Amino acid sequence: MIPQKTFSEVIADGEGIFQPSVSLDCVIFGFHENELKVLLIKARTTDHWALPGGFVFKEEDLDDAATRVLKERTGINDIFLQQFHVFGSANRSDWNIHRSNLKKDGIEIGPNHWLLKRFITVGYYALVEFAHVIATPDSSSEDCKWWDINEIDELFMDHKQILDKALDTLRLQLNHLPIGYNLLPQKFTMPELQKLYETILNKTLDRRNFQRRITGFGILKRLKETRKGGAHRAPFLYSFDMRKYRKALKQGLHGGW
Amino acid sequence: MIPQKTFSEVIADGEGIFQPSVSLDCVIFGFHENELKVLLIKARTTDHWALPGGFVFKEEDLDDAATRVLKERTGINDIFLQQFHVFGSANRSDWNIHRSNLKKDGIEIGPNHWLLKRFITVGYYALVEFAHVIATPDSSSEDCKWWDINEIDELFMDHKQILDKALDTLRLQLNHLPIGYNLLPQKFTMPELQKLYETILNKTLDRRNFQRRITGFGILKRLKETRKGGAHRAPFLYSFDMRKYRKALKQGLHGGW
DNA sequence: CTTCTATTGCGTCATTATGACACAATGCTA
DNA sequence: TAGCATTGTGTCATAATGACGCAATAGAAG
Repeated sequence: MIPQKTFSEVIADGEGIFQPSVSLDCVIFGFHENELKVLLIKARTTDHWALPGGFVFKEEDLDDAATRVLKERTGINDIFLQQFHVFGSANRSDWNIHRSNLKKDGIEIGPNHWLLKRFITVGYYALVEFAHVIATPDSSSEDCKWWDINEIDELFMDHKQILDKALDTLRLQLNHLPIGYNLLPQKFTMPELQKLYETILNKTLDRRNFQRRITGFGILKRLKETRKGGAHRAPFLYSFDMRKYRKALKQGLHGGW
Repeated sequence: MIPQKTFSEVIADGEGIFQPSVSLDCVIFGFHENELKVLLIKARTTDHWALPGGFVFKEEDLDDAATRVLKERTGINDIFLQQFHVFGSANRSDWNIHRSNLKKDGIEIGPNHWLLKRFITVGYYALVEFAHVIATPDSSSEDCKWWDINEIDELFMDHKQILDKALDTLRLQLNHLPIGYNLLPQKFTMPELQKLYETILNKTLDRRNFQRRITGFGILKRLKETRKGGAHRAPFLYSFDMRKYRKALKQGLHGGW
């Protein structure tokens, strides 16, 4: 994999190359087999899984850093990526645990090492097409894989809290923004789109009312093909009308006042 | 006012007492004479007005730091305060201007001074009752006062951009959350509440439909008094039903899906 | 003290959006 | 070829919304 040396170098030089005090963590959502998934990494230095994260280079925009982290873990560039909250409790990290864990990994750091300092982390969430992702561990991690949302109990530090907040935000966004382009393949069926919504919201929706509403937004194009092979009546395939989809992304969906 | 000494001390010791790299700025909204106002400060070191802001003490929660800044500028404790965005462009500040300006103020700092470093700032917005605010400049400022939203063209650094984003957020929140408790006096009339909404949204609303909708939320209590002296028919006074108001704050207003 | 006027309280009506549900069409399976 | 689960399409009652009418009222004008 990525040579250990790089990792050590980063650990040693971090203070010189990263913006101090600030980190970012990404909640990367994917949709597969009717389940909402999140990409997690397993650092060698802890027993818990964690959100993919990173630090900000001294001359790098915060948003660019998030894009970089995402690209590194998934290989994907052009995706939906949005910051949603900053987590800034003074006691959110217990880096001394991290220190002893690093020791297990053969890396010793002093008590004033930059990694042990307090970090304020910016939460980003991303929507990606599951099949396009090449899950890639970072240099400090031994694994990187998808987890079902419902199978995640405990994560590293406050990452579970960050994940929950991301999910709340996603559910809210579902009311304003068209969601789906970044989570589904190019062509998809109405039941698939509905299942996506149901999975995110964690509740069932009426099939016919869902279709009426979602088509009412005018962001879908029904293709002339159907998805055959499904043991029953073949549903039509749809794709997003990107002109109207983007317009809806900018203007929002219903208005309100 | 606050002694210059404190300011110099902070300038000198900042690196030791503040979390590096991180700052926060508050967009404090108030409503007065049918206008939406924002509290701004005028630092001695620049010609531009700026959002009240500050840094985070090393052992202080980020949210607590925002509350503290707000308390310091307004004297108010218990208010609506929420982070809305992080501004993290690498080039968002040109602190060299700041340096030469500090010089004018009689304070010299070296080229590697902590104030000249790059800061990532967390934007908070607050809703406060205009009449309760005691606008208080901080130690680096010569003035602190309310500005009409529409009279603000240019601000210090990227603060105008931050203000605009706060306003966007407030307009969005208007669709989910009950707004008003923190911006209006205890008792208010329906036209006053409507004017608040119209001012925030920057559009007119139908008087009768507005009343139907807002009362439909069930967060208002109509009192038995009317506001006399207004040259025409006296409107009823209302106040918020705090039990239902808080419930609406937690659950949101419409739902959507 | 009466009249005038702008504003408020309360209502109607047509249109649209929503929730609940019925039924026929279709593609695989037996 | 019949059975069956699923999809396409539609109906109906109800709720929410937008546009607007009219009488009540408190101060101002005379």
